[in-house]
Amino acid sequence: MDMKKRVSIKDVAKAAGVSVATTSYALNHVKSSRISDSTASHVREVARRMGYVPNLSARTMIKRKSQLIGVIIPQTGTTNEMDYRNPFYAEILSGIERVTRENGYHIMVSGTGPNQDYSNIAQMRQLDAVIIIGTYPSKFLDDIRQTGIPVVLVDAYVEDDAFHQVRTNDRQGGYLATEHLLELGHRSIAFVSDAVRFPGVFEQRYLGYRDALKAWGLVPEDALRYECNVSYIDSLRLAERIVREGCKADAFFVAADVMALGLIHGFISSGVHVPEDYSVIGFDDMILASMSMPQISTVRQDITRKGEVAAQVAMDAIKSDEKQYICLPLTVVQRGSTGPKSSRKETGL
Amino acid sequence: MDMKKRVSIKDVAKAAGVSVATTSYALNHVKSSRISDSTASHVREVARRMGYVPNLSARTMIKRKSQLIGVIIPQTGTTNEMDYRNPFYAEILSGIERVTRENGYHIMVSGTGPNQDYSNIAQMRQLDAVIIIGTYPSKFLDDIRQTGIPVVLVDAYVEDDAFHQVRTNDRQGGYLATEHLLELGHRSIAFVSDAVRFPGVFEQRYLGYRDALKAWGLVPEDALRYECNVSYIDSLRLAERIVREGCKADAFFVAADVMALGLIHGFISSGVHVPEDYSVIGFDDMILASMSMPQISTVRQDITRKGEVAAQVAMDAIKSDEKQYICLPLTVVQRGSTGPKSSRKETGL
DNA sequence: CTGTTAGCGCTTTCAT
DNA sequence: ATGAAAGCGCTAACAG
Repeated sequence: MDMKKRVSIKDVAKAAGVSVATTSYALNHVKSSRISDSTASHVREVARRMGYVPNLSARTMIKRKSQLIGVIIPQTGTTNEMDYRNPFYAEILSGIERVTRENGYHIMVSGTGPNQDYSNIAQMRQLDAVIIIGTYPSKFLDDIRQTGIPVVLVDAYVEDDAFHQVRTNDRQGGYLATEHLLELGHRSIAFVSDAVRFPGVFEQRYLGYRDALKAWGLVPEDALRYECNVSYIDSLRLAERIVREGCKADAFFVAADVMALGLIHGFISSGVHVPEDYSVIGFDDMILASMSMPQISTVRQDITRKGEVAAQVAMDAIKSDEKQYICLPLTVVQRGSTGPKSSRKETGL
Repeated sequence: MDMKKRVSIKDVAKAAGVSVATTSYALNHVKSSRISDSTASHVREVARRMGYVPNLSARTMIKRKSQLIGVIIPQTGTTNEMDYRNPFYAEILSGIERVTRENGYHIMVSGTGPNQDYSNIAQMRQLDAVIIIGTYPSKFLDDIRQTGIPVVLVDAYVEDDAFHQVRTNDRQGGYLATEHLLELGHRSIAFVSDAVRFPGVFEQRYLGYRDALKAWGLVPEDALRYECNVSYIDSLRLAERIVREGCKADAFFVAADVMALGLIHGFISSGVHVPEDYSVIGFDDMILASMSMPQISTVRQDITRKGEVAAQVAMDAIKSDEKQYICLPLTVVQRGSTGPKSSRKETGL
């Protein structure tokens, strides 16, 4: 609570008996303008003793670089919160934070609805780069592009070489998941996802699903396509409905792990066995996929890694204009929720 | 990519034909120095047309206020990441972000090991307040206290009225959980948690557990106390061991939902029924508590709310020195993992 | 009601 | 090898 004014570079200079310029050089280890080693270390020692802490705002003003990276996480329109809670975001944030920190940056995270104009914020704060997670309306992206600040899009499906992009090959993921089911002998495979309205990961996963079906000479049927909110409970209800109303599918490709979990529980509580009666494969390999019984077979993406890569791309983008477009690998991990097609259903369960 | 220099307040002033002071006043709606409404709106119009965006660094320098709140999230020493991924943090962040944003602030989030000195960062960035989640060594807290920046501690158990604090009454929560089990007729109740080494939520929950036992005339037994990492898989292994080696308990109070989930699955896969053979109650009411079968009875804390409150306290702290110490309510929510003591075990399962 | 001016703390030519 | 000085963009006295 002492009103001790913070020590500035001027104070250090005076105490060290040199000019502020020299002090600045010494403190920043500027070697081009070679100060004598003795003065340099003397100045640094004095600064240390005085508890000098540089003022980043001042530096930012001159250098026009804030060492701050903006991170945008989607929000639901309703609560202004919910999406934020998705463990997916915590995980990707984790990766972003570590890599940026190790590079001397900090992250400013905002949950932003598509309507707000983030571009202002980005400019006011002189953000060095912005990492945007998820899909946004083009107006939103246009605004921020105008700022000239490097932007890294994560999991977006937009055609615009003004942006760097990091994502996974969701279409291939959809293919792999479906293929896994096919190889287990299933031929009637349902697809479950959010209402696929606009370009995004779900659409891609659906396309991959169709690709696989066609590659195996099968025809995608609309009757085998289910839509449902990305929510545990809604998926559970869906499963109950499916059991109640009957379904010719013998396997389900569910485009998100949370939904897969709900579906599985819905089946089980309706007396249907997984994977004996229905095989279910999810997508993402969220932590919860291995915390259920049975554990969920899924298409694994390394989410933390995605964050790390996005951060690295941002770091690069600050130094170079060259746009990067990175696609991360995806692999099927087989666990307990998928199994070979059994004859059980045929024989009249 | 046009090298159009950003328009500054000086540019606006010139274009509007007034001084920078007037411009500043107009733009900031300063009413004390009453400018004519006509000039004011004229200036604002010009600024808008020119696409003027204020520079926060400049403002920060003068006002010594950055409109930035630091948020510190714990990290494991090993990966420098893991704790960050805990859904708990995503949820609390969600709350913090929303209310800070609504108050015109932004958050800078860092995952910080106890050894790093965050106080420097806080000073360099002129953070207006810092929200610290979890328990940290006192050296860490001392450093940051020195800065004079308002600090809000969340879920910390430290005696220091230099800090604002937000937490739940974990001891009472421990009491409630145990009481719930007692009321169901259980008398031999085990306590499972992390190794309780130092002051923190787990210790408090344990104390609450003892309180309840004593209140019911029972004696806490060391044999009924289990320690285990806060991890799904480790808890699952623990359950298997418990079943293998036998255990006289008929109910378990587990100090975290993730562990409760692991324990339950471990029991089930060992052929032991929950809640018929063992009742299990968790703590936190994480989303996963209602996404399991059976759903987990637990002690609910509203985590998002905790974040919101912490943020509000931070907002207040910026304006007033008066320290706040807030304790959020806790309630037992009974779900499927706890039930009345059955005679099943007695009769020799 | 509006303009002049002195910085905030720091970096960076340009001299010396 | 070091110093003087000119700002970066903005706010806040202080004058008028």
